[in-house]
Amino acid sequence: MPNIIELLRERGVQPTPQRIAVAEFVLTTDTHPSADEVWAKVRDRCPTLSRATVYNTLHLFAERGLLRTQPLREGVAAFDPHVGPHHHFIDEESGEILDVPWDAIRVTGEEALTDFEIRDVQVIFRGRRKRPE
Amino acid sequence: MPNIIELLRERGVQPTPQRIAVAEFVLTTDTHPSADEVWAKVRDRCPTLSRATVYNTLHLFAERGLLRTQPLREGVAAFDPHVGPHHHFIDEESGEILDVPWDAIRVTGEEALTDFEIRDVQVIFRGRRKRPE
DNA sequence: GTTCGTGCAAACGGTTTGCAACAAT
DNA sequence: ATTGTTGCAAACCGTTTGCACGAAC
Repeated sequence: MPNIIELLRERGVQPTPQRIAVAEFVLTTDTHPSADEVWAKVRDRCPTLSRATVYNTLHLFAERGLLRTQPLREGVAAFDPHVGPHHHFIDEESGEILDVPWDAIRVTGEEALTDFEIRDVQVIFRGRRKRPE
Repeated sequence: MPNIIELLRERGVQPTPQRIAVAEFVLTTDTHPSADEVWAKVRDRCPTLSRATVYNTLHLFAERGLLRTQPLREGVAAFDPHVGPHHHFIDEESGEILDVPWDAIRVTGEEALTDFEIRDVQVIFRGRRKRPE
């Protein structure tokens, strides 16, 4: 476990007590906490910590490459009439979601996930859609 | 394009005017609309339609297999200290998000997506985690 | 004194819930 | 009469914003 304070400094983040407390939890956890879970956990040790500071800190960390924010939780839904299995491409500029045909992509190695009973597999590509020039 | 009313009946959904209007849009679109986008679109033809009815209808359609709700939009974030590329398994019972090592899975066929400049690939598995018995 | 970080409260956007009116059976 | 559907409003939850206080340089 590297020194958290050093780690923050390396990324140009001033190591305030609040940020250290957040970092100690969020950068070492195996879970994928929500902002509120981070707040709840860290408040034990830093009771004055506000939600705003948690959000500020998490966004700062993400910006500096210390963590990634993943839209993996339910909350804001996209409704898709295409019921069969298929994949998705998300245009990071426009936010557009496009279907990628199931047959175009092959995913191998699932057998290794012996602890899991897999009911759905989906590949999510992110990037830019090439515009016709 | 099959008859929408028949389609609803087949799935045991009473074809009310509101549901038909929602279905005509959401079951035939190529986009992946949010609930609000559905509401905005369908209100043109059915101005008394309320948001609640849209949500009710979309959930009902999802329950009956007419569409799928995909958590692909930003909104509720999970923060992940694992910055490098990797995949995820989501336990549908507990909601737990687990890391799947990058090297365990191989995705092939991306070359076919010539229209896209892919910056990130991620496989999302959903299912049940096998509990030790 | 200027910049940066924090905390509070309010606002915001998407979603859910409770309830009364209505339609269908 | 019972059930199912709708519409409105309020509540709710996660997130964002505005602002004032305080700390650090």
